[in-house]
Amino acid sequence: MNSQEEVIDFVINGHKDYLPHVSIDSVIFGYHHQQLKILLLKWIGHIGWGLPGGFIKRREPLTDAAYRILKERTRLSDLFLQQFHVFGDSPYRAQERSPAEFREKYGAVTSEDNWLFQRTLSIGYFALVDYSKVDITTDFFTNDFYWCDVNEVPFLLFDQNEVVEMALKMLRLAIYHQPIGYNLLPEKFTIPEIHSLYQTILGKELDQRNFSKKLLTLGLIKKLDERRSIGPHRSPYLYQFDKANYEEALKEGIVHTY
Amino acid sequence: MNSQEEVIDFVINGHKDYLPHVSIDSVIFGYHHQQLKILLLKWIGHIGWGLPGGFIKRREPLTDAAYRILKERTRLSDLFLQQFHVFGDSPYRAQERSPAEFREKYGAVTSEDNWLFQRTLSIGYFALVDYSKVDITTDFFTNDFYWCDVNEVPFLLFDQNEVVEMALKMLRLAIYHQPIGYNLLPEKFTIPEIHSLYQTILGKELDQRNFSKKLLTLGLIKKLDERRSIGPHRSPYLYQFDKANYEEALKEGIVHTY
DNA sequence: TTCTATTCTGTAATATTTACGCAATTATTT
DNA sequence: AAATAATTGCGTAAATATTACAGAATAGAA
Repeated sequence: MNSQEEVIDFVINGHKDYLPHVSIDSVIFGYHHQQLKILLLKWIGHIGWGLPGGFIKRREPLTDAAYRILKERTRLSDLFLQQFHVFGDSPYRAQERSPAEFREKYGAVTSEDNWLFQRTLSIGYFALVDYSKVDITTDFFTNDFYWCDVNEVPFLLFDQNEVVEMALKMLRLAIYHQPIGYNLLPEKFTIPEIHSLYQTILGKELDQRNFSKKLLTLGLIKKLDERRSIGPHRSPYLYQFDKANYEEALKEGIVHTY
Repeated sequence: MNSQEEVIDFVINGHKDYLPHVSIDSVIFGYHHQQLKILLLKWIGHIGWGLPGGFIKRREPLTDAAYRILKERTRLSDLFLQQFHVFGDSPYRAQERSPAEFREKYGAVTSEDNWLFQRTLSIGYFALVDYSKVDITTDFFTNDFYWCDVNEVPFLLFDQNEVVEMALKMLRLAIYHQPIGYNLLPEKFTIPEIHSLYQTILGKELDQRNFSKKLLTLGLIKKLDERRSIGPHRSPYLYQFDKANYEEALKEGIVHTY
């Protein structure tokens, strides 16, 4: 959605293509420099930042919509995506939008009952992506983005701070049940890297020896014969996820501590 | 909703009061005679059974709607209620309804674009209720109900078999993270009762000695000085949930096996 | 009193988790 | 070539948690 015509058409006629009253918000997690980050977008004309999101096409399965929205934004299709909650306890989310605002920002003439001003429930998805492979697309609505440390999330539009908080909580729950990492790390990684990833996600220290023992015992990762050169230090071995066991664990679930 | 006038008004004008395109489906679990049951309703005119559910009022918080729908149906307000998934991958749920059907069943004259024929996402909630305290209300749409063993769920309307399956899966997941039982059992209960409840929910045998040891160690239940008389057998002691520890565990989560 | 069905209780073996420190490695600096 | 600084890699013992398992006690009915 890049030209003004397209935007105006979306505002005026979008309800013909998309379901009103329901939207998708995505919390996209990436990992970089030992930090867990989420992708935030600058919505044109708004002071604050917000989550990437979008609407569901009228004949589009929900899951497809979630993947589409993510792909439009990140160009990634290989990622971990999971629905985690529907937000709808604040019935007035739409009150932050108005015809005046739309005229000003987009030059779109709308009436009070335009579909975008109506109450909208938001279905929250969280995604795990390989930060280095992401290629963010901005558009007419969103003219800027940044990767924000999860510990330093600014005030967000609507009730999206709650969405982020819940996403993090659900990610931390998920990490006890399913293997996490495949979509956040490069193909090959070192123990210190994955160790640090888990510590970052859980927000607490994990004994490195016990941690690697655990992953190896579970069969989730396997040691390669290569090492990485990391400057004036001992060269760490590289590891890889064990595809078969990883998939199995994803399906079956695991119960463990780290 | 009991008179035909009310129903017709709902069909024709419901979209003014309720959000279209979104509904709530509740899987209400009860426990009786060592069986885990769910509440099914007979929808008037349909051959099959379906889940209780309803729509969200335009200015009603989502959570409130879920509680309201449950209360209208069961008259209970003290229960465990948890959102677990949004179903929307089958965009054609509404195709099972038509103007002809509505004219026939309810005497309501509708057009193809009536709000009830449009695609509707369904937000799944599961509830845990004390079977003995429930007082089911039927209405014009639903003229019968029954408590159905979770292992013998018949073919349900729309994609609701999937909803039930997922609810059960999420309940089984929940039982590892939060104390469950307070809303399924009477105030005072015996070890064999709660033991059997857990076995039933998890669908597997649990060593009774280890099980009670676990609950006691976690501090979730406490032994009372009373016993229950159960016929020609040794009288079991009664237990109660430890309110404080139970709430704590609900909030903090627990990780354990049984 | 006996019978039957059910509750109640403890311990030993096994498995898992936790705690913990030092030698090896690497490139850079001296 | 040796010293340095920062980092990785590795093993074991103690503590804790889980599992497996059986027989005595009880209550009412016969």
